[in-house]
Amino acid sequence: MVKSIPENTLRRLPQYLMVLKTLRAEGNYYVSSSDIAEAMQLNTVLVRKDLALVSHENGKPNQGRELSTIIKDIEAFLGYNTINEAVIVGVGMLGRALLSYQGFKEYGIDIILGFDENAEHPYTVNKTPIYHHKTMRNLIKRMHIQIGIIAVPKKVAQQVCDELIASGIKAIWNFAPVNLEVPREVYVHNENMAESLALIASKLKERS
Amino acid sequence: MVKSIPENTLRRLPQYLMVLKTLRAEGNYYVSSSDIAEAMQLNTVLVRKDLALVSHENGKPNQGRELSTIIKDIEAFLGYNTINEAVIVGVGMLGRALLSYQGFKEYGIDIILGFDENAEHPYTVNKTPIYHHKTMRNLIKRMHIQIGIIAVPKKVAQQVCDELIASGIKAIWNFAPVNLEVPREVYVHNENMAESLALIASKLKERS
DNA sequence: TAGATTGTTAATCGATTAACAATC
DNA sequence: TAGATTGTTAATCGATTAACAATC
Repeated sequence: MVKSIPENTLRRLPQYLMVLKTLRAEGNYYVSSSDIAEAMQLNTVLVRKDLALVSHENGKPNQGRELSTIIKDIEAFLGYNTINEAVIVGVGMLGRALLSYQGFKEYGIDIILGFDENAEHPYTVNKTPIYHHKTMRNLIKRMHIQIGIIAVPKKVAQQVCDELIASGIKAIWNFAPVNLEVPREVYVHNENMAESLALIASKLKERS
Repeated sequence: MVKSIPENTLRRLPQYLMVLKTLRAEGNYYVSSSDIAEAMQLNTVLVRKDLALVSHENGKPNQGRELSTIIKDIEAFLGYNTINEAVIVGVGMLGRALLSYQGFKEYGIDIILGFDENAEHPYTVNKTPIYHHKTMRNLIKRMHIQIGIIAVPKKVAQQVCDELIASGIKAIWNFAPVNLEVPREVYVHNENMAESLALIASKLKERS
C-alpha cells in the first residue's frame, strides 16, 4: 500500500509543515484547509487532497484537522523520524556551511562524515570528522551509507559522483552546476542555484 | 511579444545550458534534440518545444541546432547578460558561502552589499562590503536594488523580509525555512533544503 | 535520393479546480 | 438546526508525448 505521491505534492509537504508549526506555535489546536490555503496561496481542494494523501485520519467537518496529528503524519511520511546517514564530499565554503547547519537532523538526515582532498590529517568541522579523499570508498562501503552530498568544484563533480556510486551511494544531493551522469537506479537531486536565479530573474522581468 | 513560458521549461533551461556548454567544450558545433534528450533523460519533442520557445532561429533538419547560437539564445532569455544587483542579509556561514561563490555573476546576479547585525564596523567578505543592519533600508532605497537574499535565522526572517520590502525590494531569495508573508507584487523564491531532503528521502524509500 | 532531424497538429496524461452531497 | 468544513466525483486546464509531413 505504498501510495505513489505526485512530485508536486512532495514539494509542498515541507511547506505545509512550516505553516502548521507556525500555527501551532501561535497556540492553535485545529486548522482548516482554507487557513493553510490562504497562507500558502493555494486552492483549498488542493490542500485537502494533499493532506489526504499523507494522513490516515480524516479531517472533521466544521472543525478541520488536529494540528499535532497532521504534523506528525507529514513528518512520518517525509521520514523525519528515521534518520538517514549521509556523507559530504568537498569541505570548502559551501561544505562548511552545510556542515554547520544545525537543522538537518530535524529533517531526517545526518551528515556523519566529510571528505576533502586537502585533509592530510583528519579534522572536524562542527564535530563532523573530515577525512582524506582517498579513504572515501572504503569508509562509505563499510558503513553502508546511502546519501552523498557533492559540494566540490564542477570540474571534479562527475568524478566524485562516479566514486560515490562505486562506493554504494544510492542518492546524490548535488550542489555543483553540472549535469551528472548516473545509472538509472541512482537518484540525483540537483540543488541548482542557476535554476533559482533563472526563476527569480524571469519573474522580475515579467513584473516590470 | 513577451511569451509567457511554462515554469517547468524555465527550470530546464539552465540545465540545457549546462549540457550544451559541456558539448561545446568537447568540440561540437551542432547538437540535435535527441543528444540533449538523452543526456537529460527527457523526451526529444519536449526538448524541441522548449528550445523553440527561447530561440528565434529554427533548427535545421538533418543537422540540428548550432551550439553557440542556442547557448546565446538561452543565456539572453535567462537574462544572464543584464546583471541584476542584489543584497544579502545575514553574513553567517551560509551568507559567507554565498558571497564566496564566484559564479553568480555568470548567472546575471551580482551581490553588491551585505548586511549583518554584528557588523559594528563595515568589513568585506570576498570584496563585498558588509554594513550594519541599521543602514539597510537607506542604502537599498538609494541604490534601487531589486533583489534581496535572506540568509538569517528563521526567527528573524519575516522581520528582515518586511524591511526589505519596505526598502523597495521586488524579489526575495529566501534561504530561511519559513513561509514568508509578502504582498502579491513581490516574488519569493524559497531555497528550501527541507524540500530537497523530502524528495531525496522519499525517492530513496521508494526504490528500496 | 535516402536518412536524419526538424516543427506542428492531435492525443494522452496528470494535476488542479469546480461542484456538491455528507456530517460534525 | 444552520453553518462551516469535509471528502469525492466530474470538469478543466496545461504539460507531455505520439504521429507525421516537411526539408536540408
